[in-house]
Amino acid sequence: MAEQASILHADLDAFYASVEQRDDPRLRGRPVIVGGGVVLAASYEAKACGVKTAMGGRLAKALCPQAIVVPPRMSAYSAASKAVFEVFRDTTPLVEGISIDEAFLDVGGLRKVSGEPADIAVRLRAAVKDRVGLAITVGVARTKFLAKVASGVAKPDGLLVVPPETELEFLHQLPVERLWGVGTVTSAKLHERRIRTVGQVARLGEAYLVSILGQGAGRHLHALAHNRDPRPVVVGRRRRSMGAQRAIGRGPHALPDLEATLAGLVDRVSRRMRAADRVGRTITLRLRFDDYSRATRSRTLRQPSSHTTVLLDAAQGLLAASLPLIVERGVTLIGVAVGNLDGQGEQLMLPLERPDDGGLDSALDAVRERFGSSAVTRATLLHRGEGFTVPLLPDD
DNA sequence: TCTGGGGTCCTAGGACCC
DNA sequence: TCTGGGGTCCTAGGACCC
Repeated sequence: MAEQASILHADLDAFYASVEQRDDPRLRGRPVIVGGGVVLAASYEAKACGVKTAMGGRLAKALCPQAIVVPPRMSAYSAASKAVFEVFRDTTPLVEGISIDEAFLDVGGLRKVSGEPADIAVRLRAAVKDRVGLAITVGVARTKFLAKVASGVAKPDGLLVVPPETELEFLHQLPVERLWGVGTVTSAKLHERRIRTVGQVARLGEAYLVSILGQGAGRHLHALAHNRDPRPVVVGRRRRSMGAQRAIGRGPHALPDLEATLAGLVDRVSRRMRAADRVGRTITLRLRFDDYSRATRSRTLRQPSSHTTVLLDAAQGLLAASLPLIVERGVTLIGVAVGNLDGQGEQLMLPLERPDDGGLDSALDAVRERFGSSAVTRATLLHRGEGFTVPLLPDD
């Protein structure tokens, strides 16, 4: 018996630009570019002129002189995103957010209550339009990956259901660039070998793909080309790093200015960490240079922290160690990221005082006391040498 | 096309341990 | 002495995503 297509990938169209058009009627039907130095988002009218995300502002304006350029309003986008995610969660509890404007929804268990996935998708689109005033595209398929491919094909303001019987036929005609994880480098490697469609990839052996792309990418691509993607929709996935960065233009930059920029970035990141009740152990300094080459320098602390002073101290050390590189190549961007959030990998083992729920609760309390409540994500129970691990939800 | 700000995951080598 | 097989953690770089 074939499994049914019951995963939805919902993706807001030209998100930032659509919010701007929603909030200012004068922008509707006209090419809109959000951003300044660089294009953060372009409306479909602007995309029609060839304007793309991440394109330099000057080029964008040259391609589309009639475009209206507006500065980004992040708080408006995040409010719109919250409202859309509310609609998602009213549809099904199984919502996995991927970014500010994208999510997977598993509606497989809802047939009796809400009907077929395709009907749910139709209602979801209408509800988002109705309650938030934004157009959203939905792809429906049996796997997450194919649902995402489907929404990509159906954009803008579309709905595409790929039934299990036709999924390979649908997939194999597409260009390889449609596959999740195929970017410029992989695409070039495949094109060199005259491989252009997903169908052509599917006819290749896994060993061959691994030999040209490496183990990770090779296996990944092989699986996707055969629509093998066992990943379930996961609710409440946690961020693994937090960072901030700033482009500072071509230098020369005086050291005190670099230090001030660094301090500002660390302050931003550590505030966000404290607001989210997270601590981290690995501080990474990111640098970009005049020639667009990049470097990262990182340091791992003994104890996780979210204190501005602790993180800044580590970041300053990394910056000092990078000065020769900075002098040699000229720095144009500084970034700070804190990873190893919540001291991932750290464990604390405690004997249970009593072998019942009460004993378990007090042991968990002791662990949370040590690491902070949000840091504890898994519990492993040992009994006579046998162990099994259970995930803990943040509010458990 | 000269490129923002936020992330994820993979690879590979070295230090270190048993 | 010359050397195995297993593992973890850290650092750095790179590809890719929105």
